[in-house]
Amino acid sequence: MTHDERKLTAEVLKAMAHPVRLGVIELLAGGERTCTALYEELGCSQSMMSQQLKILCQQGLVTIRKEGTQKYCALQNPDFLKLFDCMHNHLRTFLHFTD
Amino acid sequence: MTHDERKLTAEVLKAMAHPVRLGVIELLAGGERTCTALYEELGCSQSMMSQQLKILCQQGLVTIRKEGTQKYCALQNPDFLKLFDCMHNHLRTFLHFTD
DNA sequence: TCCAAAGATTAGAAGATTATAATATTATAA
DNA sequence: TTATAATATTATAATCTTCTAATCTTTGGA
Repeated sequence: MTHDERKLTAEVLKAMAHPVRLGVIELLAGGERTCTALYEELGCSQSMMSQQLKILCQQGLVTIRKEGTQKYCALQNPDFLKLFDCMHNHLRTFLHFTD
Repeated sequence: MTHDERKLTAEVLKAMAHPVRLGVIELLAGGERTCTALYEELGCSQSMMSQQLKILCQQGLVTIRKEGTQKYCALQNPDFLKLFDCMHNHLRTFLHFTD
């Protein structure tokens, strides 16, 4: 990786590194949802969700399509889902996390 | 993932989300190195490297073994290396990055 | 014993992120 | 055309992060 590539990669990782944003990615793994569905399921404010979705879109992780007064969010790169398994193992193996 | 798990996962991702820290992970993919070798190869200060290594160790990404006056760093969980490919694709496909 | 090399720690300024509250926009239905 | 539901924006205080510079600590060799 070049230096520039590391800088951009750091930005993408930062975009994932937040409980709400991880929650969004996980929910979208199960298919499209509206913004409202996302903040209701994750228990955060509308404003918070809107701000977090912006960050996810900017880093190419989520796309949004408009339909009437609603917006449907979807995962843009489902490849990142494999990270969740990896993390699950990491937490248990190296950080001794147990539910 | 539970809420707690998402919080811990966010911490691990944050620990990776920095150009120097990504550089360390990448270099260690090629095998053990001393702290000095790392900061020389990545062109940062000794103090910076020491601080960044601490973060990587705290999140279980790197381990350090002592040998005399030196310390050898190694990757603790090489599983994360697959992220680099994933990122490489992501930057090109979704963020239109070209060297 | 004393020095030098390797690494850790601390402090602090500058900048970035988070979360909340308040307000603005937009599109449809009545 | 107005009210309302859905989403975006802006502002702000509080909290983290980053980076630099200066100062420890530890270990092995002269």
